[in-house]
Amino acid sequence: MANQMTEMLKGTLEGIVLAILEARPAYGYEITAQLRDEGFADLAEGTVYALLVRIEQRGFVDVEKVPSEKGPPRKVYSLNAAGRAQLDEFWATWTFLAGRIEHLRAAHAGRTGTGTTSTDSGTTQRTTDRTEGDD
Amino acid sequence: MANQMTEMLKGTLEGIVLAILEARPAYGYEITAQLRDEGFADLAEGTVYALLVRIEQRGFVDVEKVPSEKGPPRKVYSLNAAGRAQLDEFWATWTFLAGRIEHLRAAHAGRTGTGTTSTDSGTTQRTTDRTEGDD
DNA sequence: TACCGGTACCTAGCGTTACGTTGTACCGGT
DNA sequence: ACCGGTACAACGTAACGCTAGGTACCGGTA
Repeated sequence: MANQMTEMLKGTLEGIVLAILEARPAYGYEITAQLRDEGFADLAEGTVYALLVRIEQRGFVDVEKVPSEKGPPRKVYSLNAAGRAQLDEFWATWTFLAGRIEHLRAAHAGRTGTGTTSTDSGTTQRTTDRTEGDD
Repeated sequence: MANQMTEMLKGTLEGIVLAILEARPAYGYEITAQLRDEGFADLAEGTVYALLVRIEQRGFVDVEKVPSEKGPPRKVYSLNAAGRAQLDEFWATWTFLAGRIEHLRAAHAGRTGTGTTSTDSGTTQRTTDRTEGDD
């Protein structure tokens, strides 16, 4: 299910996790669980751990080992300055992309008449008419 | 530039192109140019062609060869029923993901005090308190 | 004529990413 | 002694976008 989701998560999941860590430090298992009951039901555990290793190696997070009552010690990740910068970049990219896509959706809504007649104003008309020529 | 964008486009670019094709049939070069001056400045031509081959093979589009005055004949792609279904799925997935992410942004805004105090209402509190235990 | 740039398409190999699976290690309850 | 939940790690796979090429046709300029 949701192969679509799988591909869409690429590039966004990192930002999502960074945003979660910005709110408060957390460890892998915790993050996985949180994502799961926030709707990402079929998110694999291994995916989150791999991602955490990645952002750790890039220096976006600080790590602290905290002994746990049950199981091995927890690796608690907290966002540092570099991570916050990365998160800002993520938001910038996201904002741009979401803007473009919502723009397309507005055009779609206009065509099908879903009722969502807002969000956009007049950016729709593009001056370039690349269909010139024909015959 | 924008490696962030590169990764974020994975999974979304297909939907973007499908949405463009829903508006009206188009050919590769045209789509690339359109995306370029809509903000995706450093989008590679090869990326679009590869994507078009993919969606053609999956049967989301119908293809028609149209002779061009300059250069080789254009392959004009138009969205068919299967493509429209795929596009619907894309919107569903996108809506969900965008919802989750905007939710995170709202939390971020609240923390930094950007002034964007809306969008969200009460979905923020999560019942699960997975930080139990500690010591 | 010879060259260059714009149009239009296609391909091969690469790096990144999320997934599935498996394995390790620790603990409490039955 | 065993099982299940907690917590982390490593392996290989598939999908995607990018880089970096290539082919082909056309008009303008030197």
